[in-house]
Amino acid sequence: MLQLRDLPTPETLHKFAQRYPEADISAISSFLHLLRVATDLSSALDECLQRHGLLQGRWWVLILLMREESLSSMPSTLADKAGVTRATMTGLLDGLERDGLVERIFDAQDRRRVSIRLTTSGQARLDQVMPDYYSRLRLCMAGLDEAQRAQLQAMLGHIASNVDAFTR
Amino acid sequence: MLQLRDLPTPETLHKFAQRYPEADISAISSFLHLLRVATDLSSALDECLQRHGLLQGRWWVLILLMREESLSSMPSTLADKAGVTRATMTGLLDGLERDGLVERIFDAQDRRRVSIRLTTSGQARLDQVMPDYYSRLRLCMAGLDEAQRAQLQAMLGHIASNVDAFTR
DNA sequence: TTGACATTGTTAGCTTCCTAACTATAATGT
DNA sequence: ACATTATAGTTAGGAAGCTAACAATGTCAA
Repeated sequence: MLQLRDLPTPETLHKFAQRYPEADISAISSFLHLLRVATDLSSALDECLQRHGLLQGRWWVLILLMREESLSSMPSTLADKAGVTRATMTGLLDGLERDGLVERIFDAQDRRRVSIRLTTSGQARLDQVMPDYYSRLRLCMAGLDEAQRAQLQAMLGHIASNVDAFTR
Repeated sequence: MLQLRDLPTPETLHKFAQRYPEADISAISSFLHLLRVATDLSSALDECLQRHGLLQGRWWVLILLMREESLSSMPSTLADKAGVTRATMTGLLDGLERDGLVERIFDAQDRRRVSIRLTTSGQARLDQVMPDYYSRLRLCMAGLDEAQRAQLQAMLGHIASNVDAFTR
């Protein structure tokens, strides 16, 4: 995703809007601000995770496993839930297995299947990361009270319901 | 950045909050929704750009060049403005130059420097992409009126000013 | 029963991001 | 004047994303 260190000035937006009459200045501005804040949050999250020797993709896989009663799931399910391809998931699991945070268990019934299981070492790593992550997140969102958070989510919902307009 | 196809249910959040008392449920929820919408928007943008044979990183470089009066800039400046390292910018420029959208002009005065210039072909590509992008963006943000957009930006500002709390 | 199809996971090769190290050039201080 | 330091850009190697192709295994219908 774009990093967007340098958002357009009002002058720049105006200049672009002159050349491209399709431009809706406040729409562009809101969109870019949203992406900007999201990427800033994502970078901050990266930094937090790296202190614990994790990267976003791998960390999210651990969380998905911890959500399961059995602490295990299949690569294809994990790929769907994480929003990546199965090929990408293979790579993430390779890394996690190499670090001993996860183990592959081959299914004897259906020999195409593999079960991915969170190891005790993986659980321990999460127990180390999550309190830190949650504490930081609490501080980060402290600027908004409950009502504002609800309002933010409502507005995000309005956008989300129109995202397919972008694609179509 | 994470794709987050599968946000946690209230039950899952509750379960995690029991294990990790640092968790602030509404903070987590708002944070994840924000990331989710941003990544959805980013994917939609990807799809739009790919129809015109562009990728986000390269597209943004073209925009940064078009902002300049001279239609040119330096790799290091572009890297700063795009929020990527100079090494990454080298790679982006390699691709853009190979496609003829940009040209490298070596500085005779200071022989360390290279000037990157948007070619007429690069400008033409932008003229093809931008109206499409702006039209889609307009539709996508149509769910929010001007007041709501201003409100959204204000709330994003509140979060942005606390992002460093995440890092520190 | 066997031929066609579907599913699971992997590999291979590309892009884009990173950090660290390097080359070449310019600027500066003693 | 010359050694040090700073700057500009690149290269090398890694991670994480993609698509496309593939092997192995199951399933199902004729």
